[in-house]
Amino acid sequence: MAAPLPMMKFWKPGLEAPGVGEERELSSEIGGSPVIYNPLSSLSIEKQRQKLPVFKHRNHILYLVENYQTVVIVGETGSGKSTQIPQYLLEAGWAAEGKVIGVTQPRRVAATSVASRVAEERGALLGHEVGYTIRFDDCSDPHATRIKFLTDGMLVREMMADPLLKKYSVLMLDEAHERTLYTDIAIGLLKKIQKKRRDLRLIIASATLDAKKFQEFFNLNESGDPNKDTCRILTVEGRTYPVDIFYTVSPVPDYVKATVETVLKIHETEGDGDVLAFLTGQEEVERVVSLLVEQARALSRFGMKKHLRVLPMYAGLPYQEQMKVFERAPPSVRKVVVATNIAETSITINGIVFVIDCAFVKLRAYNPKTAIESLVVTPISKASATQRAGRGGRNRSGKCFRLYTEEDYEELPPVTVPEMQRTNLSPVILQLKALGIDNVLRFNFLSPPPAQSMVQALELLYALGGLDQYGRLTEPMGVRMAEFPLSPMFAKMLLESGNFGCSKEIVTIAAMMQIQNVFLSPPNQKKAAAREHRKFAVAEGDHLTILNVYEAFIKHQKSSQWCQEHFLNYKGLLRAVTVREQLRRLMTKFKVPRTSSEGDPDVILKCIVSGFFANAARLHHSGSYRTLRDDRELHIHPTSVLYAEKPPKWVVFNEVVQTSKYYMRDVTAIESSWLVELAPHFYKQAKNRSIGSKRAKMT
DNA sequence: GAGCACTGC
Repeated sequence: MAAPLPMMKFWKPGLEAPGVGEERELSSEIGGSPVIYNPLSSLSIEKQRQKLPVFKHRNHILYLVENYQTVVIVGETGSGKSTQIPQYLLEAGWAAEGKVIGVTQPRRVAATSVASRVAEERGALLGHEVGYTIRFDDCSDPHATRIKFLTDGMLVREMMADPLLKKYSVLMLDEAHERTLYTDIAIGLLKKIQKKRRDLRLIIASATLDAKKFQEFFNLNESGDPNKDTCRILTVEGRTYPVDIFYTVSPVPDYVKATVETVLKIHETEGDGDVLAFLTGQEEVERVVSLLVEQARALSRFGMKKHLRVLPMYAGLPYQEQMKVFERAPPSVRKVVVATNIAETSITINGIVFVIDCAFVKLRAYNPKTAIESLVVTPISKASATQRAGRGGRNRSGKCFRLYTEEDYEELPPVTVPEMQRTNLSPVILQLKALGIDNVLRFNFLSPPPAQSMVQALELLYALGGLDQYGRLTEPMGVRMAEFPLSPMFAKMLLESGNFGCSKEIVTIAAMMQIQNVFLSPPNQKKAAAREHRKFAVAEGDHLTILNVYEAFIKHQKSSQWCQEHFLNYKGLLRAVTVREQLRRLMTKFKVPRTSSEGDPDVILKCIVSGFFANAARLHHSGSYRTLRDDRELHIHPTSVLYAEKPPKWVVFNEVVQTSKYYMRDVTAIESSWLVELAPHFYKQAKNRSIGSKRAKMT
């Protein structure tokens, strides 16, 4: 029986224009498959192009690009900027004499789907005049491609081979307001390049809030005379529908329950239209889904005409389950998508009219004092709240129910802290060093990270042998580490694996560790999944366990059926095969011998220690663990195969996540003597240590 | 006995 519904009280303070310059009507799919369009005649394509709001600004944009080194374009959702501006530049001759117009995107799907749309508009085959480059997939022609879409991470990689990016005449950084790690790195580096290449033009596509910041950053005019400015802002209106915003009258004690109540209230009192609810994590999503499914059953028993179809959406969900949120529901059914932040930018679901926003998000945080990264539930920014609301105004006017008061909204920070300021910087610093930035502390960061984070990164890179005592990249170790598309610890482990005689196994382990959610546990089959997963488990820990999984996957001819039976992530495992191949090629390039441990686990474990010695912990008499670096309390994560086992005395781990406690993930048992043997500079014997030492004593 | 936002090279 359905419990009586407590009434949620909302009031409506007025209209708010949605959309923070997001534009993703193309990517209504995930997983990299481009969207397929109906064939259109060239005439109707031309007409459609001219109807886009950005078309009115065509000449003005070209004028600004001609006369200013940098143009910041504030392009609202639906303005058409991502697809049109590159074409205007092409038509105006910016790709003459073999030059290329480059457009970056933070995500792979966006790069491929926008590229295919533009190719289609030009009647071109993708990969010729219009192409894209993302990791593992280069669909561009070095001679023929004039407009190239790429991920911003890929652009940074290209700078390693071509530091001045000579082949580009114009670079457009799309979605720059998202401030992803690689967008920020690219921005700092491009400013440096611009000083040497006055001919290079930049277009920064951003949201209103950040436009001024970008302009100030890129304005090279120091004369004080505004006529000599090198950067200008242009705003292009979008095309979206209004979204009514509703706040609660009083604070909500439990947003999970409030989400369920609000969905039911919408269902009872509102007209047609699908619902999208934002929550912070998988657990919350599943809880809301099961509560709603229960209520929906009760409602249908009471003869409610319209049915509810409740669907979860988060990154860890198996692919087939994810695809269900894109299926259109019949008119008699209302679709309710309960999602994590994945639905804020990464995917777009058509037909959403009602949005429910809990005001929270799970974000990565980094503690520069302890060098521990964690995931923390944090209040969202105003920009995020606007973005979420805008998800309801894409096809027609919508409504957004915010599960917080208007006063609470006013307290939210304007924008989210850039990733650069809340991450472990060792991969960033290594990359910058490889790009010839000697003094990283003085690098032109758009938002400088905490100095302590940089110091931690420099210390770790030194301990790994990637930097010398003067902070210079070492040859060959540091140079090679920077070439790997992995964190420096993984790169070190791979480069050492030849010496340990286990490079075949290590390259598999490294590839597998890049895949999230290797093991699937569907909410209703948890027991069965755990039983299957145990078959791969070994006492040494998680690293050798995932090695077993990969080898079994290959032994069973990469069968998807086999994956399903063992509750393993088939798409993830296929990706591991590709990643492994890329890593193996780099190993061959650096002449790392291809060796196998032939069943001896110890050499593999020692090799892991050679990269991960900084992440070591010892068993404390309390039953928990303590880091060797600074004696912090840690616990084995419940997903580790070591969780239920007799706890080993010494372990290394891949990462720490902080939820209710600090949990080590991907944990492997080691011998303490290996630490002294393999990282003597990092862990010296107790007798030489002073009391105030940063490094903990070995016992 | 108890838990894994999201990208990207």
